[in-house]
Amino acid sequence: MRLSQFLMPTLRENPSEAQIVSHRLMLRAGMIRQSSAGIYTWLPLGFRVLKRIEQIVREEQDAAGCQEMLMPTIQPAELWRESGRYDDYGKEMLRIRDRHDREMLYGPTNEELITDIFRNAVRSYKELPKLLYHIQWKFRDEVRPRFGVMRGREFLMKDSYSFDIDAAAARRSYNKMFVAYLRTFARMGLKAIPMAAETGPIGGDLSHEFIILAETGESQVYCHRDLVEFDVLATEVDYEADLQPIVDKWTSLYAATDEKHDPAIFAQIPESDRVEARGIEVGHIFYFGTKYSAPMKATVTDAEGKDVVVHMGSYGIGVSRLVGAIIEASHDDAGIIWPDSVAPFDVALVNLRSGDAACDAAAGDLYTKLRNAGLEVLYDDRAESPGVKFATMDLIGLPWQLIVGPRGLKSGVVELKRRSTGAKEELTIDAALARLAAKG
RNA sequence: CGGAGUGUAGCUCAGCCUGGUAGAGCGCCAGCUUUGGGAGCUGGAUGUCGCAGGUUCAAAUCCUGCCACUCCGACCA
Repeated sequence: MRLSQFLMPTLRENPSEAQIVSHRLMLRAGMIRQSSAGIYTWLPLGFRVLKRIEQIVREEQDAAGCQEMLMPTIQPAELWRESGRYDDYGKEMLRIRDRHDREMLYGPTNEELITDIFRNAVRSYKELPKLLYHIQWKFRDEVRPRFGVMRGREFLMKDSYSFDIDAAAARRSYNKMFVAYLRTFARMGLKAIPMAAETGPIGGDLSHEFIILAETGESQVYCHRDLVEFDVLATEVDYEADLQPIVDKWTSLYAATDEKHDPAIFAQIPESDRVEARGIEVGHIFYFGTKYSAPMKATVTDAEGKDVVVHMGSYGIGVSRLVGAIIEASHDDAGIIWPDSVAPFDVALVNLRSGDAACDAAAGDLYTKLRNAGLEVLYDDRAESPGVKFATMDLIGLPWQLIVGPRGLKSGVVELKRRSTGAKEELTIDAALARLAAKG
Protein backbone atom coordinates (compact mmCIF):
# COMPACT_ATOMS: atom_id res chain seq x y z
CA MET A 1 0.00 0.00 0.00
CA ARG A 2 1.25 3.42 -0.93
CA LEU A 3 0.90 5.75 2.02
CA SER A 4 0.06 8.63 -0.31
CA GLN A 5 -3.12 6.72 -1.21
CA PHE A 6 -3.90 5.23 2.19
CA LEU A 7 -6.56 6.67 4.51
CA MET A 8 -4.57 7.13 7.67
CA PRO A 9 -5.41 10.46 9.31
CA THR A 10 -2.68 10.80 11.90
CA LEU A 11 -2.74 13.45 14.57
CA ARG A 12 0.26 15.29 15.88
CA GLU A 13 -1.33 16.17 19.17
CA ASN A 14 -3.26 14.13 21.68
CA PRO A 15 -7.01 14.43 21.23
CA SER A 16 -8.49 15.90 24.39
CA GLU A 17 -11.04 13.15 24.87
CA ALA A 18 -8.49 10.36 25.06
CA GLN A 19 -7.14 9.61 28.48
CA ILE A 20 -5.29 6.32 28.31
CA VAL A 21 -2.34 5.61 26.09
CA SER A 22 -3.94 3.04 23.79
CA HIS A 23 -6.88 5.32 23.08
CA ARG A 24 -4.58 8.26 22.35
CA LEU A 25 -2.35 6.22 20.10
CA MET A 26 -5.21 4.63 18.21
CA LEU A 27 -6.65 8.06 17.48
CA ARG A 28 -3.27 9.56 16.67
CA ALA A 29 -2.31 6.70 14.37
CA GLY A 30 -5.56 7.05 12.48
CA MET A 31 -6.82 3.59 13.44
CA ILE A 32 -10.23 4.59 14.74
CA ARG A 33 -12.61 7.50 14.98
CA GLN A 34 -15.34 7.84 17.53
CA SER A 35 -18.89 7.87 16.23
CA SER A 36 -20.68 8.31 19.53
CA ALA A 37 -19.97 7.37 23.13
CA GLY A 38 -18.39 3.93 23.12
CA ILE A 39 -18.98 3.38 19.40
CA TYR A 40 -16.16 3.54 16.89
CA THR A 41 -15.43 3.41 13.21
CA TRP A 42 -12.45 1.24 12.35
CA LEU A 43 -10.36 3.00 9.75
CA PRO A 44 -8.17 0.95 7.39
CA LEU A 45 -5.14 0.75 9.66
CA GLY A 46 -7.14 -0.26 12.73
CA PHE A 47 -9.28 -2.64 10.74
CA ARG A 48 -6.20 -4.51 9.56
CA VAL A 49 -5.12 -5.12 13.15
CA LEU A 50 -8.61 -6.18 14.15
CA LYS A 51 -8.65 -8.70 11.31
CA ARG A 52 -5.29 -10.13 12.21
CA ILE A 53 -6.25 -10.59 15.84
CA GLU A 54 -9.51 -12.15 14.76
CA GLN A 55 -7.60 -14.57 12.56
CA ILE A 56 -5.34 -15.75 15.37
CA VAL A 57 -8.37 -16.28 17.57
CA ARG A 58 -10.04 -18.22 14.76
CA GLU A 59 -7.04 -20.44 14.11
CA GLU A 60 -6.69 -21.39 17.75
CA GLN A 61 -10.40 -22.04 18.17
CA ASP A 62 -10.37 -24.25 15.10
CA ALA A 63 -7.31 -26.09 16.36
CA ALA A 64 -9.14 -26.84 19.60
CA GLY A 65 -12.02 -28.39 17.70
CA CYS A 66 -14.37 -25.47 17.97
CA GLN A 67 -16.56 -24.86 14.92
CA GLU A 68 -17.13 -21.39 13.56
CA MET A 69 -20.61 -20.17 12.71
CA LEU A 70 -22.30 -16.78 12.68
CA MET A 71 -25.31 -15.75 14.71
CA PRO A 72 -27.21 -12.52 14.15
CA THR A 73 -26.72 -9.32 16.09
CA ILE A 74 -30.47 -8.83 16.46
CA GLN A 75 -32.31 -11.36 18.58
CA PRO A 76 -35.96 -11.94 19.48
CA ALA A 77 -37.03 -11.13 23.03
CA GLU A 78 -38.90 -14.44 23.37
CA LEU A 79 -35.74 -16.49 23.76
CA TRP A 80 -34.58 -14.26 26.56
CA ARG A 81 -37.94 -14.63 28.28
CA GLU A 82 -37.43 -18.39 28.18
CA SER A 83 -34.13 -18.16 29.98
CA GLY A 84 -35.46 -15.55 32.36
CA ARG A 85 -32.85 -13.00 31.40
CA TYR A 86 -35.06 -10.58 29.49
CA ASP A 87 -36.12 -8.89 32.68
CA ASP A 88 -32.91 -9.56 34.60
CA TYR A 89 -30.50 -8.02 32.16
CA GLY A 90 -31.57 -4.47 32.80
CA LYS A 91 -30.73 -1.34 30.93
CA GLU A 92 -27.45 -2.64 29.65
CA MET A 93 -29.40 -4.49 26.98
CA LEU A 94 -30.43 -2.40 24.01
CA ARG A 95 -34.09 -3.17 23.36
CA ILE A 96 -35.77 -2.33 20.09
CA ARG A 97 -39.08 -2.95 18.38
CA ASP A 98 -39.55 -3.78 14.75
CA ARG A 99 -42.35 -2.40 12.52
CA HIS A 100 -44.75 -5.09 13.75
CA ASP A 101 -44.05 -3.93 17.27
CA ARG A 102 -42.26 -7.17 18.08
CA GLU A 103 -39.73 -6.92 20.85
CA MET A 104 -36.17 -7.44 19.68
CA LEU A 105 -32.78 -6.71 21.14
CA TYR A 106 -29.22 -6.14 19.99
CA GLY A 107 -27.39 -9.13 21.43
CA PRO A 108 -25.08 -8.46 24.36
CA THR A 109 -24.19 -12.20 24.34
CA ASN A 110 -25.57 -15.34 22.73
CA GLU A 111 -26.32 -18.11 25.22
CA GLU A 112 -30.03 -18.09 24.42
CA LEU A 113 -29.60 -18.08 20.68
CA ILE A 114 -27.02 -20.86 20.61
CA THR A 115 -29.05 -22.95 23.03
CA ASP A 116 -32.04 -22.58 20.74
CA ILE A 117 -29.96 -23.68 17.77
CA PHE A 118 -28.56 -26.60 19.70
CA ARG A 119 -31.85 -27.95 21.01
CA ASN A 120 -33.37 -27.90 17.55
CA ALA A 121 -30.38 -29.49 15.84
CA VAL A 122 -28.94 -32.05 18.24
CA ARG A 123 -30.86 -35.05 19.52
CA SER A 124 -28.42 -37.71 20.68
CA TYR A 125 -25.59 -37.97 23.17
CA LYS A 126 -23.59 -39.51 20.32
CA GLU A 127 -23.29 -36.07 18.74
CA LEU A 128 -21.60 -34.67 21.81
CA PRO A 129 -19.46 -32.89 22.65
CA LYS A 130 -20.21 -29.84 20.55
CA LEU A 131 -18.03 -26.76 20.64
CA LEU A 132 -19.32 -23.81 18.62
CA TYR A 133 -18.21 -20.22 18.28
CA HIS A 134 -18.71 -17.06 16.36
CA ILE A 135 -17.01 -13.70 16.10
CA GLN A 136 -19.68 -11.07 16.08
CA TRP A 137 -20.39 -7.53 17.19
CA LYS A 138 -22.06 -7.15 20.53
CA PHE A 139 -23.75 -4.22 22.14
CA ARG A 140 -23.90 -3.53 25.85
CA ASP A 141 -25.28 -0.17 26.80
CA GLU A 142 -22.65 0.56 29.41
CA VAL A 143 -23.45 3.35 31.79
CA ARG A 144 -20.06 4.82 31.26
CA PRO A 145 -18.09 3.72 28.23
CA ARG A 146 -14.46 4.80 28.36
CA PHE A 147 -10.90 4.08 27.38
CA GLY A 148 -11.67 3.92 23.67
CA VAL A 149 -12.14 0.39 22.38
CA MET A 150 -11.11 -1.04 25.74
CA ARG A 151 -14.58 -0.45 27.05
CA GLY A 152 -16.87 0.46 24.23
CA ARG A 153 -20.57 -0.17 24.04
CA GLU A 154 -20.26 -1.83 20.67
CA PHE A 155 -17.45 -4.35 20.57
CA LEU A 156 -16.28 -7.37 18.63
CA MET A 157 -16.30 -10.54 20.68
CA LYS A 158 -15.43 -14.13 20.02
CA ASP A 159 -17.85 -16.21 22.03
CA SER A 160 -17.75 -19.98 22.18
CA TYR A 161 -20.27 -22.36 23.69
CA SER A 162 -19.80 -25.96 24.73
CA PHE A 163 -22.42 -28.67 25.07
CA ASP A 164 -21.66 -31.87 26.94
CA ILE A 165 -23.48 -34.85 28.40
CA ASP A 166 -22.36 -34.26 31.99
CA ALA A 167 -20.16 -32.15 34.23
CA ALA A 168 -17.06 -34.30 33.72
CA ALA A 169 -17.32 -34.01 29.95
CA ALA A 170 -17.98 -30.28 30.28
CA ARG A 171 -14.74 -29.94 32.16
CA ARG A 172 -12.89 -31.43 29.22
CA SER A 173 -14.42 -28.83 26.94
CA TYR A 174 -13.54 -26.17 29.46
CA ASN A 175 -9.95 -27.36 29.52
CA LYS A 176 -9.73 -27.19 25.74
CA MET A 177 -10.75 -23.57 25.81
CA PHE A 178 -8.43 -22.89 28.72
CA VAL A 179 -5.45 -24.13 26.73
CA ALA A 180 -6.62 -22.55 23.48
CA TYR A 181 -6.82 -19.19 25.26
CA LEU A 182 -3.30 -19.48 26.58
CA ARG A 183 -2.03 -20.12 23.07
CA THR A 184 -4.17 -17.41 21.52
CA PHE A 185 -2.85 -14.65 23.73
CA ALA A 186 0.73 -15.92 23.58
CA ARG A 187 0.64 -15.73 19.80
CA MET A 188 -0.23 -12.05 20.11
CA GLY A 189 2.85 -11.47 22.21
CA LEU A 190 0.84 -11.14 25.41
CA LYS A 191 1.47 -12.61 28.81
CA ALA A 192 -2.03 -13.73 29.71
CA ILE A 193 -2.51 -15.26 33.11
CA PRO A 194 -5.64 -17.19 34.05
CA MET A 195 -7.03 -16.07 37.36
CA ALA A 196 -9.86 -17.65 39.27
CA ALA A 197 -13.04 -15.65 38.83
CA GLU A 198 -16.48 -15.49 40.38
CA THR A 199 -18.44 -18.59 39.50
CA GLY A 200 -21.91 -17.30 40.27
CA PRO A 201 -24.71 -19.56 41.48
CA ILE A 202 -23.20 -22.75 40.04
CA GLY A 203 -20.18 -22.62 42.29
CA GLY A 204 -17.12 -24.77 41.78
CA ASP A 205 -13.82 -23.59 40.41
CA LEU A 206 -14.64 -23.48 36.72
CA SER A 207 -14.34 -19.86 35.78
CA HIS A 208 -11.20 -18.00 34.88
CA GLU A 209 -10.43 -14.52 33.74
CA PHE A 210 -7.46 -14.18 31.43
CA ILE A 211 -5.54 -11.13 32.47
CA ILE A 212 -2.67 -9.62 30.57
CA LEU A 213 0.01 -7.71 32.37
CA ALA A 214 0.33 -4.10 31.25
CA GLU A 215 1.58 -1.11 33.17
CA THR A 216 -1.52 0.87 32.37
CA GLY A 217 -3.96 -1.93 33.19
CA GLU A 218 -7.11 -1.19 35.08
CA SER A 219 -6.79 -3.61 37.93
CA GLN A 220 -4.09 -4.60 40.34
CA VAL A 221 -3.12 -8.26 40.11
CA TYR A 222 -0.84 -10.55 42.07
CA CYS A 223 0.73 -13.77 40.94
CA HIS A 224 3.63 -16.17 41.10
CA ARG A 225 6.50 -15.28 38.82
CA ASP A 226 6.54 -18.69 37.17
CA LEU A 227 3.18 -17.90 35.58
CA VAL A 228 4.73 -15.02 33.71
CA GLU A 229 7.61 -17.12 32.50
CA PHE A 230 5.84 -20.24 31.28
CA ASP A 231 6.47 -20.70 27.58
CA VAL A 232 3.04 -21.51 26.25
CA LEU A 233 3.96 -22.06 22.64
CA ALA A 234 6.95 -24.31 23.26
CA THR A 235 5.00 -27.52 22.81
CA GLU A 236 2.23 -28.55 20.49
CA VAL A 237 -1.04 -29.40 22.14
CA ASP A 238 -3.01 -32.55 21.47
CA TYR A 239 -6.54 -31.44 22.22
CA GLU A 240 -7.76 -35.03 22.32
CA ALA A 241 -5.36 -35.90 25.09
CA ASP A 242 -5.98 -35.20 28.77
CA LEU A 243 -5.41 -31.48 29.23
CA GLN A 244 -5.92 -31.49 32.97
CA PRO A 245 -2.17 -31.55 33.74
CA ILE A 246 -1.70 -28.33 31.75
CA VAL A 247 -4.60 -26.66 33.49
CA ASP A 248 -3.33 -27.85 36.87
CA LYS A 249 0.11 -26.47 36.14
CA TRP A 250 -1.41 -23.04 35.68
CA THR A 251 -4.01 -23.10 38.40
CA SER A 252 -1.82 -24.52 41.13
CA LEU A 253 0.18 -21.31 41.41
CA TYR A 254 -1.11 -18.18 43.06
CA ALA A 255 -2.86 -15.67 40.80
CA ALA A 256 -5.49 -13.21 41.92
CA THR A 257 -7.06 -9.94 41.00
CA ASP A 258 -7.33 -7.22 43.59
CA GLU A 259 -10.82 -8.32 44.67
CA LYS A 260 -9.73 -11.90 45.29
CA HIS A 261 -6.27 -11.12 46.59
CA ASP A 262 -5.30 -12.76 49.88
CA PRO A 263 -2.16 -11.06 51.22
CA ALA A 264 -1.56 -13.84 53.73
CA ILE A 265 -1.30 -16.52 51.07
CA PHE A 266 0.63 -14.25 48.76
CA ALA A 267 3.15 -13.62 51.52
CA GLN A 268 3.98 -17.33 51.63
CA ILE A 269 5.48 -17.09 48.15
CA PRO A 270 9.21 -16.31 48.23
CA GLU A 271 9.60 -12.59 47.72
CA SER A 272 11.60 -12.97 44.52
CA ASP A 273 8.73 -14.95 42.99
CA ARG A 274 6.01 -12.46 43.81
CA VAL A 275 4.70 -10.37 40.96
CA GLU A 276 2.53 -7.36 41.59
CA ALA A 277 1.38 -5.77 38.38
CA ARG A 278 -1.44 -4.09 36.56
CA GLY A 279 -3.78 -6.18 34.45
CA ILE A 280 -6.38 -6.04 31.73
CA GLU A 281 -9.04 -8.69 31.30
CA VAL A 282 -9.04 -9.99 27.73
CA GLY A 283 -10.86 -13.27 28.11
CA HIS A 284 -13.26 -15.04 30.41
CA ILE A 285 -14.22 -18.70 30.44
CA PHE A 286 -17.13 -20.11 32.32
CA TYR A 287 -18.84 -23.39 33.07
CA PHE A 288 -22.46 -22.87 34.06
CA GLY A 289 -23.97 -26.37 33.92
CA THR A 290 -27.65 -26.36 33.07
CA LYS A 291 -28.40 -22.70 33.75
CA TYR A 292 -29.74 -22.17 30.22
CA SER A 293 -30.25 -25.70 29.01
CA ALA A 294 -32.69 -26.53 31.82
CA PRO A 295 -35.16 -23.66 31.38
CA MET A 296 -34.81 -23.83 27.61
CA LYS A 297 -35.11 -27.62 27.57
CA ALA A 298 -31.93 -28.36 25.66
CA THR A 299 -31.73 -32.11 26.05
CA VAL A 300 -30.27 -35.11 24.28
CA THR A 301 -31.17 -38.76 24.50
CA ASP A 302 -28.58 -40.73 26.48
CA ALA A 303 -27.47 -44.35 26.07
CA GLU A 304 -30.40 -45.57 28.14
CA GLY A 305 -32.89 -43.71 26.01
CA LYS A 306 -33.62 -41.04 28.61
CA ASP A 307 -33.64 -37.30 27.99
CA VAL A 308 -30.71 -35.58 29.66
CA VAL A 309 -30.25 -31.84 30.07
CA VAL A 310 -26.89 -30.87 28.58
CA HIS A 311 -24.10 -29.12 30.45
CA MET A 312 -22.88 -25.89 28.97
CA GLY A 313 -20.01 -23.47 29.14
CA SER A 314 -19.27 -20.19 27.45
CA TYR A 315 -15.96 -18.64 26.57
CA GLY A 316 -15.37 -15.05 25.53
CA ILE A 317 -12.49 -13.11 24.05
CA GLY A 318 -12.78 -9.36 23.58
CA VAL A 319 -11.36 -9.08 20.08
CA SER A 320 -11.71 -5.33 19.70
CA ARG A 321 -10.55 -4.80 23.28
CA LEU A 322 -7.41 -6.76 22.44
CA VAL A 323 -6.37 -4.11 19.95
CA GLY A 324 -6.23 -1.59 22.76
CA ALA A 325 -4.82 -4.08 25.23
CA ILE A 326 -1.91 -4.99 22.97
CA ILE A 327 -1.06 -1.30 22.63
CA GLU A 328 -1.23 -0.86 26.39
CA ALA A 329 1.24 -3.71 26.70
CA SER A 330 3.47 -2.64 23.83
CA HIS A 331 4.29 1.01 23.18
CA ASP A 332 6.85 3.68 23.97
CA ASP A 333 6.94 7.47 23.95
CA ALA A 334 7.07 7.58 20.17
CA GLY A 335 4.09 5.35 19.56
CA ILE A 336 2.84 1.83 19.09
CA ILE A 337 5.12 -1.22 18.88
CA TRP A 338 3.16 -3.96 17.14
CA PRO A 339 4.09 -7.57 17.77
CA ASP A 340 4.87 -9.14 14.39
CA SER A 341 1.81 -11.40 14.56
CA VAL A 342 -0.79 -8.63 14.66
CA ALA A 343 0.92 -5.73 12.88
CA PRO A 344 -1.22 -4.03 10.23
CA PHE A 345 1.71 -4.23 7.82
CA ASP A 346 4.93 -6.19 8.12
CA VAL A 347 7.26 -3.54 6.78
CA ALA A 348 7.36 0.22 6.53
CA LEU A 349 9.26 1.14 3.41
CA VAL A 350 10.40 4.73 3.77
CA ASN A 351 11.53 6.74 0.79
CA LEU A 352 13.34 9.61 2.46
CA ARG A 353 13.33 11.77 -0.64
CA SER A 354 10.36 11.20 -2.86
CA GLY A 355 10.98 12.84 -6.20
CA ASP A 356 14.66 11.99 -6.23
CA ALA A 357 15.19 9.65 -9.18
CA ALA A 358 17.56 7.27 -7.44
CA CYS A 359 15.45 7.04 -4.29
CA ASP A 360 12.23 6.56 -6.23
CA ALA A 361 13.76 3.81 -8.36
CA ALA A 362 15.32 1.95 -5.44
CA ALA A 363 12.26 2.25 -3.20
CA GLY A 364 9.89 1.34 -6.01
CA ASP A 365 11.90 -1.74 -6.79
CA LEU A 366 11.98 -2.77 -3.14
CA TYR A 367 8.26 -2.23 -2.87
CA THR A 368 7.61 -4.73 -5.64
CA LYS A 369 10.12 -7.28 -4.43
CA LEU A 370 8.99 -7.19 -0.82
CA ARG A 371 5.40 -7.77 -1.86
CA ASN A 372 6.47 -10.58 -4.15
CA ALA A 373 8.14 -12.13 -1.13
CA GLY A 374 4.74 -12.28 0.56
CA LEU A 375 5.13 -9.29 2.84
CA GLU A 376 2.54 -6.63 3.57
CA VAL A 377 4.29 -3.35 2.88
CA LEU A 378 3.32 0.20 3.67
CA TYR A 379 5.34 2.35 1.30
CA ASP A 380 5.79 5.94 2.41
CA ASP A 381 6.05 7.67 -0.95
CA ARG A 382 4.84 11.02 0.35
CA ALA A 383 6.73 14.22 -0.35
CA GLU A 384 7.33 14.89 3.32
CA SER A 385 10.46 15.72 5.22
CA PRO A 386 12.46 12.84 6.74
CA GLY A 387 11.53 13.83 10.25
CA VAL A 388 7.83 13.60 9.50
CA LYS A 389 8.27 10.18 7.98
CA PHE A 390 10.28 8.80 10.86
CA ALA A 391 7.79 10.15 13.35
CA THR A 392 4.84 8.72 11.44
CA MET A 393 6.37 5.28 11.22
CA ASP A 394 7.37 5.18 14.86
CA LEU A 395 3.83 6.26 15.73
CA ILE A 396 2.08 3.52 13.79
CA GLY A 397 4.62 1.01 15.00
CA LEU A 398 5.18 -1.42 12.14
CA PRO A 399 7.75 -4.06 13.17
CA TRP A 400 10.34 -3.17 10.53
CA GLN A 401 11.31 0.08 8.90
CA LEU A 402 13.31 -0.11 5.71
CA ILE A 403 14.76 3.30 5.04
CA VAL A 404 15.88 4.32 1.59
CA GLY A 405 17.69 7.63 1.39
CA PRO A 406 20.11 9.43 -0.90
CA ARG A 407 22.97 9.20 1.56
CA GLY A 408 22.88 5.44 1.81
CA LEU A 409 22.18 4.83 -1.84
CA LYS A 410 25.44 6.49 -2.78
CA SER A 411 27.20 3.54 -1.18
CA GLY A 412 24.50 1.07 -2.16
CA VAL A 413 23.00 0.56 1.28
CA VAL A 414 19.66 0.97 2.97
CA GLU A 415 18.87 1.03 6.65
CA LEU A 416 16.80 -1.61 8.41
CA LYS A 417 15.34 -0.60 11.74
CA ARG A 418 13.60 -2.85 14.21
CA ARG A 419 10.81 -0.84 15.83
CA SER A 420 10.77 -2.82 19.07
CA THR A 421 14.45 -2.37 19.93
CA GLY A 422 15.33 0.65 17.86
CA ALA A 423 18.29 -1.30 16.50
CA LYS A 424 19.43 -0.02 13.11
CA GLU A 425 21.57 -1.79 10.60
CA GLU A 426 22.97 -0.71 7.27
CA LEU A 427 22.66 -3.42 4.64
CA THR A 428 22.96 -3.71 0.91
CA ILE A 429 19.62 -3.71 -0.81
CA ASP A 430 19.84 -7.41 -1.56
CA ALA A 431 20.83 -8.27 1.99
CA ALA A 432 17.92 -6.23 3.37
CA LEU A 433 15.55 -7.95 0.98
CA ALA A 434 16.81 -11.37 1.96
CA ARG A 435 16.54 -10.52 5.63
CA LEU A 436 12.94 -9.38 5.36
CA ALA A 437 11.89 -12.06 2.90
CA ALA A 438 12.89 -14.63 5.50
CA LYS A 439 10.18 -13.16 7.77
CA GLY A 440 7.51 -13.41 5.10
C1' C B 1 -27.07 6.05 38.14
C1' G B 2 -24.64 9.84 41.80
C1' G B 3 -20.77 13.80 41.50
C1' A B 4 -17.71 17.22 38.44
C1' G B 5 -16.50 19.47 33.88
C1' U B 6 -16.23 20.73 28.65
C1' G B 7 -18.54 22.16 23.78
C1' U B 8 -15.08 28.25 19.39
C1' A B 9 -11.33 26.17 12.22
C1' G B 10 -9.23 19.26 10.72
C1' C B 11 -6.20 19.04 15.85
C1' U B 12 -4.61 21.64 20.50
C1' C B 13 -6.53 25.84 22.62
C1' A B 14 -7.18 31.56 23.65
C1' G B 15 -11.28 35.03 23.68
C1' C B 16 -16.40 34.82 27.90
C1' C B 17 -15.33 37.57 34.13
C1' U B 18 -16.17 43.42 32.12
C1' G B 19 -21.55 42.34 25.47
C1' G B 20 -19.33 46.10 20.35
C1' U B 21 -15.97 43.46 13.00
C1' A B 22 -14.04 35.55 14.94
C1' G B 23 -8.38 34.62 17.02
C1' A B 24 -3.31 31.87 17.67
C1' G B 25 -0.16 27.55 16.93
C1' C B 26 -0.10 23.13 14.26
C1' G B 27 -2.39 20.93 9.97
C1' C B 28 -4.41 22.11 4.77
C1' C B 29 -3.63 24.77 -0.40
C1' A B 30 0.00 27.57 -3.85
C1' G B 31 5.05 29.15 -4.83
C1' C B 32 10.21 29.23 -3.69
C1' U B 33 14.23 27.37 -0.71
C1' U B 34 15.26 22.93 1.98
C1' U B 35 15.84 17.49 2.99
C1' G B 36 18.88 11.24 7.53
C1' G B 37 14.47 12.41 13.37
C1' G B 38 7.73 16.33 13.35
C1' A B 39 12.22 22.39 8.14
C1' G B 40 12.24 27.99 6.48
C1' C B 41 10.09 32.19 3.91
C1' U B 42 5.91 34.38 1.26
C1' G B 43 0.90 34.24 0.05
C1' G B 44 -4.01 31.81 0.71
C1' A B 45 -8.48 28.99 2.22
C1' U B 46 -11.18 27.23 6.36
C1' G B 47 -16.23 28.64 11.48
C1' U B 48 -24.27 27.78 11.91
C1' C B 49 -18.68 29.96 18.41
C1' G B 50 -23.18 22.41 20.29
C1' C B 51 -28.85 23.45 19.55
C1' A B 52 -33.25 26.37 20.76
C1' G B 53 -35.34 30.29 23.19
C1' G B 54 -34.74 34.91 26.07
C1' U B 55 -32.47 39.84 27.59
C1' U B 56 -30.23 43.89 24.65
C1' C B 57 -29.48 48.92 19.76
C1' A B 58 -25.92 44.82 19.77
C1' A B 59 -24.64 38.00 22.34
C1' A B 60 -19.10 33.29 21.38
C1' U B 61 -19.63 36.49 25.84
C1' C B 62 -25.37 37.49 30.16
C1' C B 63 -30.07 34.26 31.41
C1' U B 64 -33.22 29.66 30.67
C1' G B 65 -33.98 24.97 28.60
C1' C B 66 -32.18 20.98 25.78
C1' C B 67 -28.34 17.92 23.41
C1' A B 68 -23.56 15.82 23.00
C1' C B 69 -18.97 14.47 24.89
C1' U B 70 -15.25 13.80 28.83
C1' C B 71 -13.57 12.84 33.83
C1' C B 72 -14.23 10.60 39.16
C1' G B 73 -17.20 6.83 41.64
C1' A B 74 -20.55 2.08 41.69
C1' C B 75 -20.88 -2.01 37.33
C1' C B 76 -18.50 -4.91 33.04
C1' A B 77 -15.70 -9.10 27.02
